[in-house]
Amino acid sequence: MQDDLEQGDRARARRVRMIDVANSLGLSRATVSLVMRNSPLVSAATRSAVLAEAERLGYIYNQAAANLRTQRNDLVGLVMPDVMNPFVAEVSLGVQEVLGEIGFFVMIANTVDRLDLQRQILQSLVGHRAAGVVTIPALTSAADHFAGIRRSGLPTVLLLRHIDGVDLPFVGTDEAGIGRLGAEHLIAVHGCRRVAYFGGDPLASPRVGRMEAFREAVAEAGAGWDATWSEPLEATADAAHRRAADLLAAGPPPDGVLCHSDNVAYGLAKALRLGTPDAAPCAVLGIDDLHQSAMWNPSISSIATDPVELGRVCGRVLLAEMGMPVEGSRTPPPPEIHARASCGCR
Amino acid sequence: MQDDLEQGDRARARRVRMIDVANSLGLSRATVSLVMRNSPLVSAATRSAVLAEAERLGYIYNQAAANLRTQRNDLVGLVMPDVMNPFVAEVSLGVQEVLGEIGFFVMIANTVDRLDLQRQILQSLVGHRAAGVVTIPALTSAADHFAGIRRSGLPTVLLLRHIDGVDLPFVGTDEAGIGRLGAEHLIAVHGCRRVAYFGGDPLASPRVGRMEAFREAVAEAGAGWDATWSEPLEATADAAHRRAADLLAAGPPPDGVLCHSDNVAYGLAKALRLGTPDAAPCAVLGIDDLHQSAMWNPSISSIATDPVELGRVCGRVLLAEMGMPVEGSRTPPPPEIHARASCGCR
DNA sequence: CCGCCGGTTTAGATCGATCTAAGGTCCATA
DNA sequence: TATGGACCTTAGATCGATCTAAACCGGCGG
Repeated sequence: MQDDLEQGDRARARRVRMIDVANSLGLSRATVSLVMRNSPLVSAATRSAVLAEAERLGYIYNQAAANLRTQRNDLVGLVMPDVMNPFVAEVSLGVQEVLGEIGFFVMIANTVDRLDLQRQILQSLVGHRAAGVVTIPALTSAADHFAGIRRSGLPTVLLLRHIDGVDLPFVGTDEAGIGRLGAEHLIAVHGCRRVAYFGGDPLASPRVGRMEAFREAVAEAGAGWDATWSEPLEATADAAHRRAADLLAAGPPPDGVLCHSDNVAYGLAKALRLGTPDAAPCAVLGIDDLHQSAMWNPSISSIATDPVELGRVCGRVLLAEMGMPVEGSRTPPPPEIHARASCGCR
Repeated sequence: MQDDLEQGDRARARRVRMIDVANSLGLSRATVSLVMRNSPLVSAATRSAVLAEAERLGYIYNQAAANLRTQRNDLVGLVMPDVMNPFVAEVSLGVQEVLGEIGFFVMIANTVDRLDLQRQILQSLVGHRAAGVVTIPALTSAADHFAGIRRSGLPTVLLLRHIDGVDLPFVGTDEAGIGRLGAEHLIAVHGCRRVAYFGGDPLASPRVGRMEAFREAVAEAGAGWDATWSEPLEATADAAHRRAADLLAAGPPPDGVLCHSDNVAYGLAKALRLGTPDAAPCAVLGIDDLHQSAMWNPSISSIATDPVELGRVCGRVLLAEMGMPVEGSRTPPPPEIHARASCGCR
């Protein structure tokens, strides 16, 4: 509508409240309130009269005021470092599915992996008395960044990135399983003799778990480990591309690589000129199985944990944390390998 | 709405309010309130005493209660059909940048392109008395789906998808410009003789504007139009891949194609076996310039509108709608072409 | 000694809803 | 004619903050 400095006044004067509906019918606020909440305590005649009058006056139920009174809130916050990451976006679908179904209102806040924004957003959610929070902590988060939220009592679930010393429920993928699956595929199926774990921020907790299990399985199978190619690295296609190009200039690559993510695999595949006749022989595996990986040239093999189901699990854990009855699994789904062309399976 | 949950006990007993801080110091609520809002009306001594006591008692300011009293709210909702679309995700960054800076709290809600969810979410935001909304309408939206939000007076900006008959501010990319740019590049630069506009949902308003301008420019330049390849189509890589494969089986492709999005271009490139020796000669152009397009094999040429800046513009338009002072441009940035290998530029 | 002044502080109403405990009808039963 | 109960409705307190208008206080000029 129109806007002015007077907008406040106008709105205040014009805004229709419960009491207006009540007065206009000669009823009390309480009765109108009961109607708005579908209580069985009010007669059918009154109910329809109230609904009609509310509609006529343009009354809009004020959920915020109700929340204040009931000490209850339907807002659940998803606090994520990177909304653009499709894996993360799919996880949010699962959370929304589980929580939305029973009346919660799920919204996503983007920290852009910045600590200051993360702090501000969590603070806001506490201040708004949100019902709960699911968060993938920013990379540089430490335990004391969650002391505040712990103290506030706001039900919170940590997702994907584990932080030592934080006493909050954690939901993540089976990193060790991913590492073992990768090692097995590269060595047992493709007979690789020298492998590496490529990319991933050194601070990212998934990297640690995966790489450790991967390396162990590689050693057990008697294959070689390329430490140079396994140095940590920002997990973007671009960074991976540049690093791989540099390393290739210095010498031949390992013959099998497990990449920290599909995005990293894209960069590596480009640097290796995979899919062209002059490509070096190297089996490439990604992690996440983004939709686009099947379309890539060559199609990218990838290890996937069903992200939507992971989100559902997360939602259920949060429900439990809020003290509500929960049905369905609370264990993350196991990783699976989707073998395509980049490792030589097709 | 929700059913009763019984979390009251613990929280009610433990919760610290403003009055607790006040009592504990022998002050009034009003004074504590002034301190919490950094008012200059309180003495320095009182201020620090209050802050210390608040900290000691673990007091947490209740933003929701304050919002009720002041009839003001800091929550701005971004209502989007597809959080997973990287273009959309980047737009959200721009909105957040402009609004976050002046104290608004931006959160994203995902409609998954479903009308019922969109209705429910918008309803929720109105009910929560949000400060404003930026929304990309669901594909099947009609004017009357926005009648409610219009009547409520909630400041709203429509993004990217235009809907006839809705009297709300709209921010979108220059679709006609994109179409002309594509035509010019394919025909003037690459000498294409027969072109098409590939993919895009028939209901998507951007498709209409782009294709119309594209087709017009193509006709003006004297090139041919391939109507079969220009049929509408769901805008995913997968759907594009299947459709292109079908059409290729029936006959040769046009020699120049403007794709509805980069995702569509990925599918088409795969079907054409672009980047391999046996590829049909066809210049492919995407739209959006996703980060991954430069990594693709071959790298995908794309027409881009800076999504972050588009988001900023959107934020500014919303501010104006809310009656706040605004600085900076309120016109979307012009599209640019990023020429790479898929059209033959490299 | 009084009135006034600027700097602080406060009591009480208010935002828009819910909740509790009590109050009215109406009718069947004692 | 009471009495009790089922059914519906309501007054007033309450949630946790802000706002308005008034009060307090030490000092200063008249």
